[in-house]
Formats: sequence, C-alpha cells, structure tokens
Amino acid sequence: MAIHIDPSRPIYLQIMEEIKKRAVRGSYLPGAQLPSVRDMAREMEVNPNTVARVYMELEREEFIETRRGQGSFLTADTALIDRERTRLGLDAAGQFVRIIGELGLSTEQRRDIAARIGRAITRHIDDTTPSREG
Amino acid sequence: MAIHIDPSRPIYLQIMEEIKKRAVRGSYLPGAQLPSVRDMAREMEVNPNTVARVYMELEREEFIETRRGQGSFLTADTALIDRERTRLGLDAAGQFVRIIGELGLSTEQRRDIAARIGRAITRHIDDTTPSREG
Amino acid sequence: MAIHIDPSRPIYLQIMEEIKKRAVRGSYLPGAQLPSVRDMAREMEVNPNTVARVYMELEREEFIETRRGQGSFLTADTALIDRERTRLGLDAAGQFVRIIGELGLSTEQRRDIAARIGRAITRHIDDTTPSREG
Amino acid sequence: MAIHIDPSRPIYLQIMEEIKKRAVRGSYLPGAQLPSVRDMAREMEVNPNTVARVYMELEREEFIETRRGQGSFLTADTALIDRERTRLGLDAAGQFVRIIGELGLSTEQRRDIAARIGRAITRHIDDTTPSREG
DNA sequence: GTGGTCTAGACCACT
DNA sequence: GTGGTCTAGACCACG
Repeated sequence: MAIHIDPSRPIYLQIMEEIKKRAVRGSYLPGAQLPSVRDMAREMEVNPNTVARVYMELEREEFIETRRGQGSFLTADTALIDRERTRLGLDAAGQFVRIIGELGLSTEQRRDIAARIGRAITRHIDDTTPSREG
Repeated sequence: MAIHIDPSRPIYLQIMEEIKKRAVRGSYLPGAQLPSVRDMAREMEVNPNTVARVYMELEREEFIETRRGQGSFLTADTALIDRERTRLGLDAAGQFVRIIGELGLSTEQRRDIAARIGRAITRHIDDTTPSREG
Repeated sequence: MAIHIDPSRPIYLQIMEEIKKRAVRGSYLPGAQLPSVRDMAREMEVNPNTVARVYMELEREEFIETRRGQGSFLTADTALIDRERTRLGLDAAGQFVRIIGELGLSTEQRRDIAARIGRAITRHIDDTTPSREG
Repeated sequence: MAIHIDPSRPIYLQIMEEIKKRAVRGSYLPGAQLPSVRDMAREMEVNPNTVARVYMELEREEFIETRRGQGSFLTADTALIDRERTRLGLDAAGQFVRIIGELGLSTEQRRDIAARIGRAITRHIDDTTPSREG
C-alpha cells in the first residue's frame, strides 16, 4: 500500500518521515532489515532513485545502516529511535496546540479538551470519539 | 492568498473547511459579507463554479446566507459558529490522540505530553515546541 | 406584465387562452374595449402581428368584435362567456382527474382528496393548503 | 422521449419532479436501477451535468441511492414514495382549486364540478371530459 | 454588480 | 461501464 503523497512537498522527505514513523511505531524493529530499494519503490509507487536518496539521507542521519550486498537495516540504537519518537510526539503536540490556539475557544472549552486529551493519551484510549469503554 | 489544496480531497470540501475555520477564528465576523463567488474564486485560484458549489453547500448547512443580487453573508448565529468551533477542536484532539497512540511512547512520556498540552492550551502559551532537553 | 409563454405551443394560441381567461374571470368585462393590438403586443412582449392574428381568431369565434377605427371589444354575450367558463372549468377538472388517476393513490386517499376538493370549491376556500379559516 | 421542459423553471427541478412522478406512478419500481446519468441526459436532452445535479439532490432527499461505479437506484422505502404520491395529489388539488376559484363560476356550477370530480376520482373513471351538454 | 443555471468537455476513482 | 469533480465560458434574474 502506497502512503498518501502530497505533491507539494518533496516526495523523498515524505518517504523519510514515513519510514521513521514505522520505526517509531515498531512496524520496523530495531536492527531489522528494511525492504530493498526496489521493493520499497514499488510499495510507495515512486521511482527507485527516489528511495535510494531516502536511504542515503537516513544513512547520513545514522537512522539506518546500509551494508553492501546485504541490504539496509534499521539502526539498533533504540535511544536514537526513542529521540525520534519524542520529536514526532512534540511535533504533533505543537501542531495541535497551534490549531487550538487559533480557534478562539473559551477557557472552559480549552480546559475540557485538555482533560479529554489527558484521559485519552494516558490510558491509550481515545475518549474524544465515542467508544464502548467502561 | 490561496490556501494549500490537497488534490486528493475534493477542492470544494477543502474550501468549505477553510471558510468555516475563518469564521471560527473570527477572520469572518458573524453576519458579515463574504467575498463574492468570483472574488473568492480568484483568491483560492479555483473556478467560480467550484466556489458557487461551496456557497451552495454552506447555505444548505445554514452556515452562510445568500441574498440574490446582494451577496453571501456569514450566519449571525453565533451558537452555530460555536458548534463548529467545538467540532474543529475535537477533530484536532482526536487526530492528535491517534498520532500519539501510534508512537509507542512510554507511560511517563505520555503523561509528560499530556501535562504540557494542558499547560499550553489553558494558558494560551505554546511550551511544546521541540527543545533539546533530556 | 407579460404572461409566461411556453415557446413550444403556438404563441397566438396561448394569448387567445389568456384573453379568454381574463374575460371569464371578469378582468375584461362583457362589451368592454380591449387593449389595442399595439398595447396588447407590448404587454405580452410579442410582435403586434401575433396579436392581430389573435384578435382575428377571437373575432371568428365571435368572442370579440372589432369595429374599424374604434378598436376591439369583448362580446357582450354573457352566455358565450359562460360557455367558455364552463369549458375552462371542465378542462381543469379533466386534467386534474387525469393526474390523480396516474398517481396510484389508494381508495381512501382518493376519497379524502375528493372531499377536500368538494369543501374547497363549494366554499370558495382552498382548504388543501393551510389557511386561517374559522 | 424528452419531457416537456418549461424554460422558466430550473431544468434540474423539473427533471427531479419528473423522476418522482415516474416513481409514484410505478414507471420506476422501488429499489430498481435508474437510467445512468448519461442515458437520462440523452433521454431528457440535457447536459449530463444537469442530470448529475438532479441525482445528487434526489440522493440528498434519500429518494434515490447512488452506488459508486454501479449506478443509481430508486429508494426501496415505499413509505417515502407514498409520501411523495400524497404531496403530488395535494399539489394537483390545490392548483385545480385555484383555477376553479378564478373562473367566477356560480355556486351551482361549482357544486356540479365537485360532484363530477368526486365520482371520477373515486371510481377511476374520467367523466369530466368536455361535452356539449347544457 | 450579485448569485443561479446550463452546457461542453475533461479527468478521476471505483467495479 | 458507473458517478464525482473540475474547468471554461455562457446567459439569466435580481437589485
């Protein structure tokens, strides 16, 4: 399945982000082999050269490691993955706070949303949408 | 200034959302006249027919009111705008929670983010921008 | 005010019908002078030749009388106007019955409508639409 | 066969009415597939976009259901079709009563017409076609 | 000037 | 094949 690609941002950056998300989520495990350039290109429906560039950049960031003749492997450095995880979390938080700030919500509404958020993310349950939680 | 348009979602829906956001933010005031179909089309860099459809749909939702030969006006019903504001807030919260849930953060990290969010949105101050702290 | 003209039926026939309706309704009184060809043409927004033909046909039916140099006059024969009135009434009734017959209404629904019609037209009050009747 | 189109009312409204009439008459059966947008456009001799709008509006009223890539289908909800049938019946009745009211008929004539109407629509027989009777 | 409607023709996603 | 969306450009009614 190809990710959704926004043509207005460089495709290689979008694919880099996607791979980092997968690593952070655990879809790709620390030290594990990544799909080959060709396979990833097929999956993302982009040119293999684009994926090659992605892998090169990730290599430069030491996020992945490429071994000639063997393939590319996600870093085994869990601290590095964890930093990425934190960065993505803070990014999402920053973006969310910016949106909320622009809405002109009342103090009460903001307090309410903060409470919902707190409950949701400390329980791994999203209670901002209906659920059958007890 | 044209908004950024994602070609994968219908343009008319994106423009509808944009207008609602502006109303919610106060860029358009309750009861005030909106740009004419033609002007909005120029601003958004789309065909006037597309904006005509947008205005028609917003009219159906009673979010705007159209007076033949005069123009289109944002609803003066602030309760309706407030409902929209709440919806946008909950949407953003839901999306944020979803992203956070996928990151595989530790309980501690999630608790920390929830606290930052709480402080940020109840104080109108964004203290969540990425920093190099430990 | 021009009547609404359906371009698919001969215009002169539509204007003939319109003049008959006015006579039957009493908008034009028996024996009274009609607008001149030129005035009627202006009113109906058609070519004067068309109105001239209309007057000629109505003259042939003895529904109007044209006096050289004086103008055209509605017949003073009230029996003739009354026959026209009856014809228009039966036409409307026939058309109505045809429509009702095509709807596939239940016996009950048809009976109900017949009752409404009876009440409405024998009292000069339309009770098929909301009214403030006592 | 194209329906007769009155250029003064929006075509898309007239086509909506025509489709509803056909559903009410049983020309289109509950749940059955309607002609495709393109076919209907050919039949009605209008642009496919106009029919697309018609189908969109009927979909919004839940009078038809559209399945992407498959086609459009008349609702299977016979109660909804029945409501439409009633509406059309009352509309026709209201229009008829209005015309009759404008004719200036005598009390006797109106009573007579009401009786004819009653007999005609409760027996499914049209005995109101014009005749030369006195 | 405004919005409302219609046509013509294009491209897309879905099946 | 289906409907959904968009553009381009026209004409209309309203004020």
